Amino acid sequence: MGTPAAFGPLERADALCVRRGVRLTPQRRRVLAILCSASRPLGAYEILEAMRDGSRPLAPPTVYRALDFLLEQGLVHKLESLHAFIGCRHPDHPHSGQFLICRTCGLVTELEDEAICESLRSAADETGFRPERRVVEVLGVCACCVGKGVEG
Amino acid sequence: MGTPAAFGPLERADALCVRRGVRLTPQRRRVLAILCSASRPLGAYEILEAMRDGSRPLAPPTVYRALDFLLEQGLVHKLESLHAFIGCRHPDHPHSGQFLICRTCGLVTELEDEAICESLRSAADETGFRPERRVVEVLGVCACCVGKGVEG
DNA sequence: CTGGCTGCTGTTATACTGTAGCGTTATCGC
DNA sequence: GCGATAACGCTACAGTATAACAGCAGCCAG
Repeated sequence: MGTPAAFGPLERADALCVRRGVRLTPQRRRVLAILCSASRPLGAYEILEAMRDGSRPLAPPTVYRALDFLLEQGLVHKLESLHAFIGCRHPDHPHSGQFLICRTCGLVTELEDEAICESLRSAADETGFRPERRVVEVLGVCACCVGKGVEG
Repeated sequence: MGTPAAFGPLERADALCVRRGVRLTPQRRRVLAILCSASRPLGAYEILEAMRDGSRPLAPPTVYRALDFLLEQGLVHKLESLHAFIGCRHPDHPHSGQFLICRTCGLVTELEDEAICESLRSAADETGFRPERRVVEVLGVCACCVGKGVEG
């Protein structure tokens, strides 16, 4: 006892990587921590900036390599339409999520909607296409901003 | 008579722009022609290269501005996951298409699948999200390449 | 223990993608 | 014509991403 009943995303990532026999090194964990604690998607150079603790002037490849690892492990997602990255909400099973992206407040909602998955799968099947990665990003205005009339 | 029964994408774009009261200028038409005659998506700088007929060394904003216009008019699509552009197959009605992108041969198939549209719409509705633009890109291996065993 | 292998990190330099801003030219309505 | 607006040309630069190579730590077979 003493350990909390609910683990945070970092602890779950630790466990996941141990199970898979891959190494969540301090650099990689740091990038994941930054993404998980952010309230919105971050660009690679924003992450880079956030990693400068005091003196270290890190170079882009450092963060891109960490991101490559985290993407492979499904711990973060890349939002292609924003050139930005976001921590995954349910990394326990591998998936390409679907995203609702508010252009007003920057809020991103990750979905894992079975109807969307199924419709994509069946469309691909019809042409014999073998899907490997799915990019589904819906840009618009979230309910909150619509309510406030902020949508422009 | 004398006019062919089937018009090409350029002629259809001409008619569309006239109907809408917008100008498909020579530069814009040229970019559209390059995209329509390409067998795969082209990056902005590839288009730029293709536009150098003999002497003219064009600058990036020229092609980006033309692309902005063509995107607005729904005459071309942007493939976010490739940073590349492709001519639209059925520009007569505005839409965000869905794309099957083969990582082996570069073939891109544009779909307009009602089931996909509907599942996206209903997922957005559930959260009150108001969609404006949909990015749907499935990366994988096309039937042809799967058949050839090229998929790696 | 040692040497080689592997994987991770650091660093420099550079490639690729996209835009701001400004002056000039063409087009259109009057 | 003439003024307003849209389109274009150009320079410069911002933002995103990767190639290539060097150093280092850990592991493990011999």
